[in-house]
Amino acid sequence: MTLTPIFKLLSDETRLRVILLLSKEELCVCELCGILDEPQPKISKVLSKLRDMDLVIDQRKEKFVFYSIKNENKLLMNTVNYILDHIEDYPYLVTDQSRLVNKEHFIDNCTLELQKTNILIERI
Amino acid sequence: MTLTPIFKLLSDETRLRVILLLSKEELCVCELCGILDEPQPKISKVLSKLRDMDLVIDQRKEKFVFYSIKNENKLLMNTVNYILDHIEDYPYLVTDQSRLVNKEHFIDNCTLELQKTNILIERI
DNA sequence: TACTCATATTCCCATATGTGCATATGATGT
DNA sequence: ACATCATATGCACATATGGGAATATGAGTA
Repeated sequence: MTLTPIFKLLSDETRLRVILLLSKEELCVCELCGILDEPQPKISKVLSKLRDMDLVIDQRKEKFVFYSIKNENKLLMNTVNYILDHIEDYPYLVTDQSRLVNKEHFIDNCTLELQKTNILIERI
Repeated sequence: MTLTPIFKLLSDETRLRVILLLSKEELCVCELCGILDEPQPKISKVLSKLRDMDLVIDQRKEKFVFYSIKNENKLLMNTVNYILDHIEDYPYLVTDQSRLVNKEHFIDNCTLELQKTNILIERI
């Protein structure tokens, strides 16, 4: 249980944002893509790294795979809690949290994105 | 006052060790080199990065330049305190702290190292 | 003014890292 | 069995990063 890998993890903004969202509630990949407005492979890679480090649980529910934080790493939890306690200092994180409320809005968003690009491709 | 640069800073083991030592007391470059058993340019680079980020104060006293932590960054201080509170979980950090007691022992250590190599060079 | 010595800096290299794009996978539902 | 769709993975590339060795700097001191 070493320190530096956890800090390296937190040093990437996308990973940090994902961790903070998952610390609030479990979310599936497309919800995360929608809330963070990031491409799906990027989010999947972040999640697989978290899974490799045994920091999240993945659980399929019908069509979707939901991820949640494993509250086992004390350092990570201490840090997450610190940030949440001071979240007003970090506007972009506040935005993420507010988008969390509309998460259903983003289900299938990735798919919609894909459909859009497919339509564009067909037109060429 | 962003988060990720602080985490990136802490994600390097040498930097983390330096920060933890400086959080206990002010130290000069050769003391840090001696305690951590690391080459002087490496420590100087760590310190200049910390200075660039405005996280330390440097103060010359006669021959030596002493560095100390600026207790201004809340995130950094929270993290340092967490680690110090759980330091028994990290044996190599405990070792560093114990070597802190013999810090005088390491003054001029860098110089001694240089002298050794100079002697070797002269022999050639 | 020179010399010494603690510290800072430069250059170079190997490696690690994040990302976009394309594609693979594999469970679900028809 | 097949098609669909959410998710995962592979590849290629540009960039960032840490480290070693040599050297520069510059304050203290003789």
